[in-house]
Amino acid sequence: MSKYFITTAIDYVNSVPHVGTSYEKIVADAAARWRRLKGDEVFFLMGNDEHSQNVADKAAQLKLEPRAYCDQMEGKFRETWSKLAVSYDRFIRTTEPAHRAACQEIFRRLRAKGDIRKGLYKGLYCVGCEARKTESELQNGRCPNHPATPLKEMEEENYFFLLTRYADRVKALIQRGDFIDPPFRANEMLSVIEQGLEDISISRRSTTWGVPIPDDPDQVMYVWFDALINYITAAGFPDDPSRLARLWPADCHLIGKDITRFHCIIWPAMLMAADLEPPRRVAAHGFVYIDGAKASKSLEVKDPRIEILKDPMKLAGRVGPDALRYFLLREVAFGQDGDISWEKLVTRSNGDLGKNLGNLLSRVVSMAERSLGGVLPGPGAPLPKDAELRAVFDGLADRVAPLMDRLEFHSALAEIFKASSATNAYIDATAPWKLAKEGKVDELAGVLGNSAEALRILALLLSPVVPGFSDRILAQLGIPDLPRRLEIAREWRYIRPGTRVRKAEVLFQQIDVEQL
RNA sequence: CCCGGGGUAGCUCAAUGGUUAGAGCGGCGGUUUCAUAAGCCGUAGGUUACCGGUUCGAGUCCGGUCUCCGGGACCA
Repeated sequence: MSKYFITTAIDYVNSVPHVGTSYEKIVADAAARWRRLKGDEVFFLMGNDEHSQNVADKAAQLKLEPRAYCDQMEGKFRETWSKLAVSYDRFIRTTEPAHRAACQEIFRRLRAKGDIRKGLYKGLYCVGCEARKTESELQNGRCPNHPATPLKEMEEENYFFLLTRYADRVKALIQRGDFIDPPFRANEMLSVIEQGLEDISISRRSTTWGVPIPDDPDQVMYVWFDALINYITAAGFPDDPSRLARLWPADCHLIGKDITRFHCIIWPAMLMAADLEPPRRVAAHGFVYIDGAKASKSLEVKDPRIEILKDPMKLAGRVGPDALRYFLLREVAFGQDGDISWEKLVTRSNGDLGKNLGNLLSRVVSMAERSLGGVLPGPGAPLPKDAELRAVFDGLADRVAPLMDRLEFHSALAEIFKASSATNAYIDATAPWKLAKEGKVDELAGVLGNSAEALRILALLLSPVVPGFSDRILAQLGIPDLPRRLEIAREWRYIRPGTRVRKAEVLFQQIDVEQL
């Protein structure tokens, strides 16, 4: 049994989660559930990024103390993740005392090592991005990402982290080849390093909403410097060395492609400076677009149908969490940008979840109830077509595993649904309804038994992606307590003779396009 | 301007230099009645962006052109 520590980016709390944010958590959750299925000891971390001027401003707008505002937002985020069946083990908040302590300890270590100096920080600053902007990045004198927010002229004495000292070591880390996924992002990061890094400002005098700098009450930590540290806070740094030794380094930091630089260059350098190991891997996903427009906080929508697509709570309420999860993971290739629409959602869900998988379950359970009294009696008589079905399912788990390991859920799901189709084809070819009429009970038992085995394996392999559906399939097959373990997806005759199936509500109620 | 990745069926994408360029969805046709107006089978659809080259053989390799998308630099 091996350890698997996976993290997602912590989220700014200045707005509620949108579908793009949800995508990231769903990918991470599917990965976490997959590793649990394999038997790994999983630690799945996510949480909220509560500092930054942004948050303080937003709270002030609402006439709330920042802390009270953050408490409120925590509830909203957790509610969303719970609705989407995101099975995190720990939800961290950067305002937690333990996190402040970790940040300050890192700061002290770096300062003791001589990796921190004071310097003058000046330039145009976009509060929306919490980043300095160069003239060339501007459009009409405004930040392109936050055109409504005026830029601030800034000049203050800050603490700087001597990032440049670690350029060579970080470069070597990236060149190792398996540090960044997808690999083409590694080239981008290398070119950033090649073109010369700068030491970075890691404190702010202009705000008080942040982690205080040790021995300097006038400054707080720059929000990004603080945010990255959450990963080791949650792993027990600095007060629980044995826990830290067990969990660190993280096996996978799952992030959006826009923050690769922070995670692939700055963060490893910070860790190196603190004499900690860098993470094993950083995986950068693409963006989710809705009908071609980026799903961001600021996306303005008028069409109420688009409004639902953008809001994961509404969308999960409308189609259910499993369909939403399936759709995003099936439709978006990991690392690439994806584009979603109602048309695609309806086609995917109705086709795969309803007509293919759901209907398969329905026909198998119905026939077993009608013709076998609801009882699967055991092996039954073999038929020539059995071999074809077995050929599809033998090795299915092993074909899917490397794809799941690499977060390539879209390919893994395609492979799994091919097997579902093959099971439908097997049933057509053996025509169990005819066997029933002809009184060939042994053959009938064989066909339905094999189909149930197939469904059992499908349910197991799909469980990381659609945990709710998986449970419901197994319940209808009469094996709700089946151990959720990958090994038994490699076994064929697993369902005990005498198992009683139970028809229930359809797995996925197809979406009526007329009623959208 | 530099670096990187693309351009293949109506759509989304596959194809270690090697038979006739494949799959899903959509279209069309057939078929089944166990099942969620479900399933299954078959079929049409291609100048692989363009031009040239290497090769017995190029979607794949080389040169050039057009175009799209990332990343970065500069003009600040």
